This record gives sequence, C-alpha cells and structure tokens, in this order.
Amino acid sequence: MASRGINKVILVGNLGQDPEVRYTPNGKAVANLTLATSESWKDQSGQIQEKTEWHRVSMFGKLAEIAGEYLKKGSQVYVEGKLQTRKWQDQQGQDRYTTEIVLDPFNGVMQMLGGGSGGGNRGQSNDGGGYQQRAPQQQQPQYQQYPNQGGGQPQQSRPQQQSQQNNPPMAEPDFDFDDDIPF
Amino acid sequence: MASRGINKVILVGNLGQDPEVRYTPNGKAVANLTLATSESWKDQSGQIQEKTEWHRVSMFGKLAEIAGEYLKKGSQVYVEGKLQTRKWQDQQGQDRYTTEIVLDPFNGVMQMLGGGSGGGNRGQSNDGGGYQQRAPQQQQPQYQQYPNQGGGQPQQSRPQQQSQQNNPPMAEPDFDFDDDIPF
Amino acid sequence: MASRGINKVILVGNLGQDPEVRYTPNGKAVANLTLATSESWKDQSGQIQEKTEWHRVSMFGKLAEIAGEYLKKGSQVYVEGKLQTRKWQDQQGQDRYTTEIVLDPFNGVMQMLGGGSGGGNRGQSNDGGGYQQRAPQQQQPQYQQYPNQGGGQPQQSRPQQQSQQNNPPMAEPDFDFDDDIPF
Amino acid sequence: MASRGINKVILVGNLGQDPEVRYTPNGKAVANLTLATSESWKDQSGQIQEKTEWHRVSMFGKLAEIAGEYLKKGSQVYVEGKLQTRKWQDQQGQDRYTTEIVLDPFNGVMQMLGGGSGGGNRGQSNDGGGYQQRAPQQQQPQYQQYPNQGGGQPQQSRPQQQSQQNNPPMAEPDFDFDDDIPF
DNA sequence: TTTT
DNA sequence: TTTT
Repeated sequence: MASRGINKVILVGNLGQDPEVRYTPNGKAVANLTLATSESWKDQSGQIQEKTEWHRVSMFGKLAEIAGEYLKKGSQVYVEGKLQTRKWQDQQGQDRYTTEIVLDPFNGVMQMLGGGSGGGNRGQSNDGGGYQQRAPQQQQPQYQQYPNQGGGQPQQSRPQQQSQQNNPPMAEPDFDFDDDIPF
Repeated sequence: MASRGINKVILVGNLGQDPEVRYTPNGKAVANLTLATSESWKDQSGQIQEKTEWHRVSMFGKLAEIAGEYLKKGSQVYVEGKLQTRKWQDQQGQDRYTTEIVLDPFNGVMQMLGGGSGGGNRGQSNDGGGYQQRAPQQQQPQYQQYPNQGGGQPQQSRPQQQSQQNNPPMAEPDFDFDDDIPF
Repeated sequence: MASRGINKVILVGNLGQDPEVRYTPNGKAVANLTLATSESWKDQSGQIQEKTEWHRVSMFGKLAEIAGEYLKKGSQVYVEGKLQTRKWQDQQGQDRYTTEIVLDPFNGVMQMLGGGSGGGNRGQSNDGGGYQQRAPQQQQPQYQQYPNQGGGQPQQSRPQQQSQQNNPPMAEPDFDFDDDIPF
Repeated sequence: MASRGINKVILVGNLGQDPEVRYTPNGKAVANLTLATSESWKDQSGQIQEKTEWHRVSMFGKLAEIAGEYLKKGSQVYVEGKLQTRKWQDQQGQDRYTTEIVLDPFNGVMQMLGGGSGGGNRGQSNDGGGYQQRAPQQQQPQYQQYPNQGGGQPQQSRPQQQSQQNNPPMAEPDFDFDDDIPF
C-alpha cells in the first residue's frame, strides 16, 4: 500500500446510538458508528455556546465485531482512520455524496476509552474492554471483492435497496474482504 | 475553547486547482482548497490500482491570504484542521450536506511542502514560501459575526446565490472573524 | 509562530502517579505527568507479551492547574503536544538529554477521558471533569521570560538544585509565561 | 497487536545528514534518520527567533532500504511512528536513556515530500521516489528475534561496541524481524 | 547536522 | 482537478 499523500482522521467522541452492525453474505461484519465531538466556547456576550459535530465511522471485520460487542450508545471511543467520500443516488436519482471516516486494515485504529467501571461496554462482558484494537492486517489477499460474490447464495442486495431511499448506502470496504481471511 | 472530544484531520496532498480566495465585505479572506490524496496498491491480478480521494479544505484570514499567494494547482501541502459538515439547500430546496476540513484559528495548521525549486509557490514571490503558518490566534474577540454585517456596505450575498445552485455554498467561519482582528 | 516542519505527538494513556505541580516565583503552575501507553501482542510461542512505554509530559499555566486539580494516578488522558529534548548536567557534570512531550499554548491539547463515574477526577470535584482543555492562547505577549525574574523575591533556584542530581530538571516553557498573562 | 493507549508521533522535517543504514546478520536493513523540525517566532523585542528540534527516527526492513536509497541530507520527509525510550549504558557503565521515533510494521509511515525537481532523492534514481511507504506488514511471524541469532555467522557485535561509547546504540526492533519475512 |  |  503505497500512497502519495497522507489522509488521516483522529476522533475522540461519544456514540450517538448503538453501533449498527450488518453482515455480508460471507459473514463478514460491517459496523457503522455515529460519533459526536463537541466544542464549547464563550461567545461575545459571555454566553457559553456549544456545537456538536457528528461523524459517520465505518469499520469492517474483526473491528466491526468488537465495536458491536463492546460499544453502545454513549460509549467514548478513539478512532483513527481515513476520510472517504462516497457517491450515491437518492430516490430522485440525484447524485449525493457522503463523507465517512473509514478504518481499513492498514490504517484503522479503535480504542475504547474510560475503562474500568466507567467504560463503555455493553452488558457485563468486560473482557477485552478498554483495549485498543488495531485493524487486523490482511494476511493473504483474496481474489474476490466483497460486493461481487460469485457464489450461488442470494445476494442481500443491500446497495440497491438503499439507493432507493434518501439515506446513503452502507459503506463498503475498498480492500479485500473475504471469508477466508481471518478477521 | 474547551471541548469534549477530539476532531482532527491531517492531510498531505496536492492541490487539484489554484486556491479559490474570496473576500468578505469586511475584507477578510476565505480560501477553499481542493486537495488530492491517493493510494495505490496491487490488486489480486497484480495490477497496480490507484484511488484518489478529494478533500475540500477551508481557511480564513491570514492563512487564506497565504494560501492564495503561495499555493497553486499542483502544490503539495500539509494541512491540519477539523471535520465539519454543513447543511445547505440545493436548487430543488432539498437538504444537502458537505463535509470539509476547516482550519480555524485554534486548530488550523498549513505548511507548504517541497521548498526550493520544486516548491509549490506561485510566480517568483517566494517570501515566506515554504513556511508553515499556524492559524493566527484571535487576540481580541470582536462582537460581530462575519455573516451578519451591520454596516451599510452592500452584502455580496454569496450564500444566497449559491443556494440556488447544486454546489455547496462557500464555508463560513464558526468563530469571530472581523475587520479589526489582525489576521 | 511560523515553523518549517511539523512536530506533533498524540498520546492516550494512564498516569503512573499523581501529577507533579510546581509553581514559579510568579505563581504560574508547571505540571509534569508520567503517562503510560502499552502494547500487547502474542509472541511466537503464543504467549501474550506486554510492553509499557512511559512518557514525560509537561504543561504550563492553566492546563497545569487543571491537570493538578482533576487528574490523579490512574487517570486516562489524551494529550497532544510537541517533542522536545532538553540537555542538562547530572551530578558528575555529564551532559544528559531528556525528551518530553511539551504542551505549549500554541499546540497543547489535554482531554480527560472516561467521564462520568469512571472518570479520572480527584476527589468529588467533578466540575469540568471530562472536558478537554486546549492550552489557552497567550493574549498579550509579555516582556520577561519566566526564568529571568527581575524582582526581589528569592529565586527558588530550582534548576540549580536539580542539576546536582541524576534526575532531569523540570521542564521550562520556551514561550512567554508571566504573571500578567491570564492563564 | 492490541494496546491500551495511543502512542503516535507525526513529524515533517528535513534530514540533518544522510540516513545511516546498517544490516543485521540476516541482511535486514535498519535505518536511522536525524530529522530537524524548527519553529520561528518574534520575541518581545521584535527579533525573529528560531529553535530547531532534532529527532532520532528508526525504521527497519523495506522502509529502511527505501530511506537509504531515496533520502539524503536535506530531504524533506513525513514520518509517523511511536515514541520509544531505550535504556543503555555509557562508557562509565551509567544508565542512559534515548528517546526515538520508531516506525514499526504496524504503525510506521514514511513519505518523501517535495517530489519533482525539488525532491529529496539521491542521485538520479527516482523510481518510486516521492511515494509514501507504509511499513510493510509482517506476513508470517518468525521464531527468532533479530538480536539472538543462532546461526554460525559471526555476529557483527554492534550493541557491544556501542555500549562502550557515549552514544546510544542503534535502535533494535521490538517485533519479529527475520530473514524469511519479505520486507 | 537540516530547512527557509 | 492533483501527484508519482
């Protein structure tokens, strides 16, 4: 993975809702987080102002499973990834663009914050909670992209469904992401 | 400027075109850069693939002036700022969202890269070229937001014009940004 | 503050001990934190290995006061600053070098993590806990460096004392840092 | 590679000298860079002050080879790695500590800046110059640490030599780093 | 020791 | 639309 340029996003924020985790036909997890970061300052009249920024964060595979298992609404988390803008069509067939923070296996870092009793873990299962997870590296690149499954399984046709509505379709990985890869 | 959360973007890339610099009625500069970062990798068949990501970068005041003076199409630049998503209406009155990297006086860093003959400077004027510019800090907060000018000068009505088309309006600062502040 | 180059450190870790806070003759706070970050991995025999890295973090003024008030041993914190290596003499008069992460008013960010009941606050005083503090900007540069006090107060001769021992002297700010500056 | 904490350093600077590249008995490259970052500002009397910070940067394997081939004194480079402090003994047997920025296969990023004629490449060989190199991921962890070679080749006894002098020994990787790994 |  |  060479590149000309650096594309890095670092966020520390709280989840606005439980992670959305979906599975590809091959059983790979894809998680979307909605993360809030906020700034507050005193305005000219001395009033405290606050502004919250919401971020869409996407991750895949093992990271997505960990997110689904340990994060919930309100959890505080550190994420590091790259900016990616995707084009999609809304109901009217118009082009729309959505920018997300994507954690891929080469740049993605996620760390749950506030370990101990104050941590952001779901339920009691605290094992591994509070541990950063670097996106596991892809060991042996596979020869099939996730969206173009050749097999006979019925496609879940996720993209098509979503392109009919006014919300962007779920992020898709731009790297190999296949059943046989152990993450 | 307290905050709950970290919202940081770091990019190193090349400008896709000369910076767009506009001026507010009060004479303050606003610059928009279009920055490319690209990744390349070998795909499964051994072919080299390349993917370019385009980023909108906005800066204000002195930083914007420096960008306008020293950067041009092709310039390589380091920028550090925050993610910000703005809502606007397109011609059809539909809500649209645009995500930008905003360099404000508290977090913004810009540095021109590749000094010397290979630098990204426009023309011969090299004074200060190749120098990083931290967004100058606001010394004395002023009492008027940039968009709500009270004076008698004719507004340049930039937002309105742009909300009639299908491109997002220019970014506006979310901090004080007034004539009397020396940046 | 122009610069040629970027010098940025981002840490998320836990304090190994309560912050050390000292005061200059002018009453300005200087805080030193000892921050642990650790990595764990499976070694070749499948054993889990862990390695902890310890970092010295220095901050000044308001940030130092906040650290002293809200952080304690074990607190989890995000810090962003710059790398700085200082030279000092040990008891034998030999040159020694110590590298620290310095949070100055232009680049420093500190954010307490794990808000709520799990937060890292000392005692009950939770006001402001869990809030990031950007190093306050210096409003009006003053004309006296912290170490060269002209007044009649007895110098606390901190550096001299410490240069007699085998521990590095406390970090000193490399920016204006004077009584009249409101931070 | 899980971790509790974030340990990240991002530098953009110029090399103070050509990279030092050495080879382990197994033929793996280890490179040390000396990187300058500088800040300049106007002091109280209006004089421009400048302060340069020097950083030791260590990298291994393929990254080290690229550094040795394409970087030279004066080259501008982006590096991203982690902070690591190593303990060593000087001639007098006293403990000394040296802090470095280490680019390991999991976090290391290096990008040569200032492509084109102003680039920092050595000689004419420009192939691949100006390309970022992420530290290649270790595909198959091997069972022998670099310093503990079992084979019959004569050790180059690098550490011992250096521990006799007052300069720190060369950095050593804290991860598997063996002949059979293709980087 | 670099760079501007 | 950039860059290599």
